[in-house]
Amino acid sequence: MEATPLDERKQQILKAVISDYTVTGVPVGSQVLAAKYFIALSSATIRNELADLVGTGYLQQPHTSAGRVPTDRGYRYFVDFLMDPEAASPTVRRTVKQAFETAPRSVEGILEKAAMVLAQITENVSLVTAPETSEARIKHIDLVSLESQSVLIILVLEGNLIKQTVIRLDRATSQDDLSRMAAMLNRKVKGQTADELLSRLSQLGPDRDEQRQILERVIESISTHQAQRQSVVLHDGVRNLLRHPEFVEVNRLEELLELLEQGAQLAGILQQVAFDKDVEIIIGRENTSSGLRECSLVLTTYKMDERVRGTIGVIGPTRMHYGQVVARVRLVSQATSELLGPLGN
Amino acid sequence: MEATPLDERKQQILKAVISDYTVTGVPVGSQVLAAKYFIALSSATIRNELADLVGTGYLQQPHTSAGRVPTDRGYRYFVDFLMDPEAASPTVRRTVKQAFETAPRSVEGILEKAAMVLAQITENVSLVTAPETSEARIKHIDLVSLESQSVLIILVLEGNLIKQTVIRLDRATSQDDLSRMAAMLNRKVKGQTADELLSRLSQLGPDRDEQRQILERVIESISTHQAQRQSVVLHDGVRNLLRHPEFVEVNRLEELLELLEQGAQLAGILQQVAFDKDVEIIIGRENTSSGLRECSLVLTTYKMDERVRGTIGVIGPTRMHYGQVVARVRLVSQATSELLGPLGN
DNA sequence: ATTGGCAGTCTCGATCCGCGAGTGCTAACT
DNA sequence: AGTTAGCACTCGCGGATCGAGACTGCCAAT
Repeated sequence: MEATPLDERKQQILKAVISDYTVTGVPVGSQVLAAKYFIALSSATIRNELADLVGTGYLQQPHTSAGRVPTDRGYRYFVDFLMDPEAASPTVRRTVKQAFETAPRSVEGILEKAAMVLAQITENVSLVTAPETSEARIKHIDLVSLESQSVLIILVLEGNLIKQTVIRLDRATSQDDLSRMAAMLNRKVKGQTADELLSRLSQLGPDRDEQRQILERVIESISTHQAQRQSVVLHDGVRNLLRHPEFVEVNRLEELLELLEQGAQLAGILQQVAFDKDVEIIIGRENTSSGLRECSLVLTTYKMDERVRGTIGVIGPTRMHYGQVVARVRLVSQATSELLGPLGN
Repeated sequence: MEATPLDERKQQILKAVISDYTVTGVPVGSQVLAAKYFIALSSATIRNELADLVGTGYLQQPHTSAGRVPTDRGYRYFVDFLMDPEAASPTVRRTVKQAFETAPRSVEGILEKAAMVLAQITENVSLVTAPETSEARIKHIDLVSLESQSVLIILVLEGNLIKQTVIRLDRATSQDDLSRMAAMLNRKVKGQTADELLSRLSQLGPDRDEQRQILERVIESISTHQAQRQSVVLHDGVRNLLRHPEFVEVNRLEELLELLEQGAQLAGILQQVAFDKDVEIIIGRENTSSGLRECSLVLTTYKMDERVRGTIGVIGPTRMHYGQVVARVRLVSQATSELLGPLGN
């Protein structure tokens, strides 16, 4: 099972097997391959090659006397070396464009729309993480007096991302005082990131106790990844999975749904997507989660500007049309980034 | 099929059939009934009664020589007249309490937690609508300058519910001017509802054009039900459905998922839940949506105070333990209301 | 009105069988 | 040495068959 380099013909055969299997979902045999893809060769020759590919672990057969099916390793080789680059069709581009036209001009709205349209055009489950805000610049702070000593802190970040948190002060403070304090804070913190704020916190004199309390809470609020909602990962399109024959057995679906609905574990996986790479593909058992044993992830990132970013992608059966999905994930990621960009100012 | 009043014994038999079927999921026959529930009677007698109940439409048999299964009509009679009131068990109460202890102190966070725990304790899909805010009082307004003539309006309503919207003014306005305007607006609108605001809008002189623009947008923002997110209905626990044998056929699930994931149609149904009634139950084909043909809804409302309310409930197979589900929906609704209450001040 | 008895109905699961698809091997061929 | 035709063999799948079991409806007796 060592890294066997494949000669040209074996590559072509592997590619043909994956193409065919992706479409039909049925193990593909030597005769079909000879007829559809390799007219110059006989089925016997192909049989020999197939046997080799099984031996080196790129293909497997469900049982003796059945056709061949790609293994995770086969898919990996395919996406790394064999896959033809595809471009999103005009129809798909139009779908995406139209979807975003009706999106509300808020970060949450746009991300939700992105999840929706990505699920639609890939016919899989889409995943979108909330943007990472620890390096986002603060645009505005407001303080609202609640009952007695409670204060509602409202924070506007780049991209009009709003965070709120409630703080309890040591003494009662009127709304007028709070407004004054907010005005002062605004002058001080505007345009800073949470990190910058943290380093400047120590410069405050000990007499500014309330300001310090508030700022500490502000930093905390930015750093905790979750916004006002608990779920860190948006998803859409679970209904699409039901159309794939690999999910007729419900127990597979159940594990997957659990993963999606609690989100925490998934968030961990998505966070590890490298920001520098283009599109990252994780196939089958390459996933650590057992629920994703028979699934693949196609992930990339979106940006709001250089400092605020998140992950976007899809999750589907390992038997998916990788070329197409990659193109479409990339398309939606770009469109999302473009749309989020101007919100920043 | 006219409204036949059922005599005492028929009622008891209907009740027994539903009890048994709810637990086993298997059509229940006369012998089982005689042995488990009516030791004084022979199976032959029960057979006669069963035949009557089929004739009047409360029961049906999947095929000749099978046991009986409740019809929608049977369930309806059961929940209206026969169902024993149940109380949530201490274990369940504790689960709910503990879940809410870790909830963030924001409306969204609490509602999400409510959906989560309700799904968990009912082992069905939970539904929670965002609170209806058209009659909520305004607590605070803030205006933030974006690029050139764009202004971000931030609105804090009762319960620290935050709404945001972007407006474009006729002329560029500095943040200082906006802050002054915000202070003035705060004095004017604090404690008012959108409706009250609307009626007072006409009193503004024509010279206050900008204020008018802003206030119009404020009203609109409050009235549109959706907050910053598109989905009006939260849901959780789809994974629970897969455990029910009625959903092993995936196509049923697909219709249901579609309904859940687009939400609009569902929102319509949930909005019609009467606020004065206690718990509303909608059974099988009583639903207008075809996707809910084999599902029941158990719904009630929650309140933040007298003016802000939403719907909360579950959706599951018609074969569910209604008594228990009703008790648990009621429990979570009450707990949610209690938790949301103090947020208001 | 209730009940025991009984014949009849229908589903469900197990078993069996034959078809067809596909393979691996061998021997011949280029 | 690589390729190919031929062939025997394997195995899954779908359909047909069948018997067991679960219930029923009906009838006659209580």
